[in-house]
Amino acid sequence: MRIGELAKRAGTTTRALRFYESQGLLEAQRMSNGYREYSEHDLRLVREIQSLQAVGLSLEDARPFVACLRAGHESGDSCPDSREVYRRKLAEVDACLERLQAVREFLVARLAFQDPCLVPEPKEFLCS
Amino acid sequence: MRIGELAKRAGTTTRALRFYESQGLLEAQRMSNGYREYSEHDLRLVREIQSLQAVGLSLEDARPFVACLRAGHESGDSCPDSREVYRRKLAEVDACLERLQAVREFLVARLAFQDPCLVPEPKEFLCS
DNA sequence: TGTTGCCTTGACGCGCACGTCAAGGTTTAG
DNA sequence: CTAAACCTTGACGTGCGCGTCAAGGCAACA
Repeated sequence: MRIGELAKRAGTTTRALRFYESQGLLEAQRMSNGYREYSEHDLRLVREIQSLQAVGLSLEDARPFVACLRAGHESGDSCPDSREVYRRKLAEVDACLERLQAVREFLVARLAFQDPCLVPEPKEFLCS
Repeated sequence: MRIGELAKRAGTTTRALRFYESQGLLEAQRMSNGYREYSEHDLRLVREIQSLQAVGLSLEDARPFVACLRAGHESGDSCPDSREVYRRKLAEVDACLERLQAVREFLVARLAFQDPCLVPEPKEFLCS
């Protein structure tokens, strides 16, 4: 199938697919006229990328999953590198949850009273 | 005091302070040689901005707080607009917490089993 | 033959909060 | 007199995942 159909079937855009290719996440055969040609397996790859993005993983994080599928595994997260990404992300999420809970309590306190005495420590606030 | 001292006392950089000014969050008197001159009140404003940033609020969100302090209130969050920002942010944080909990459970499940059947809905994933 | 709808590459734009030069002017110490 | 340490404005860079033209080639239908 060509890029437009793949985009439609995956619920994304041709621009995104070309971007994935530029990042080395997706490869395409070329037809005689230069058009990209994709297989069902490529559709599978795109869906994998999308589900990873849905849990807040970056395209960089998606690399090992794609490599795992390319290596012939039935699921992208059955390889050690992929599971390591999961573990790292889980740690990030846990840190973020903790931080957000603190922020939440701060906001609730400020909304409840007009007490300007509580000042939060300026820790890093990275929540994906 | 001049911009370097204010930056040092606030624990930030001159570039950040000039940026706040460009965004209309901070104003400065000018000395005869063109240098910016700040007061203790300006230091207070900068600290307010920093504590708001620490809970994930944007500079845009900080505007009503600064306006509130400029209007003479002792705390920046005692004005209606500021409290509205708090309420909106609290709702955002709650939504983010819910989403992160779901993500967490997804990651834990994937790490526990190699079950590729669960696929997350591609909801928006905006966590500040 | 022309129009429409697909495809190609390339390049710039966006948001956000600044960082990082560049190219100068000012003030103070030695 | 000069060097260091301040200050000024302006402009471009950063990360990330694309969106949005621009300018053109290819394929199918009227």
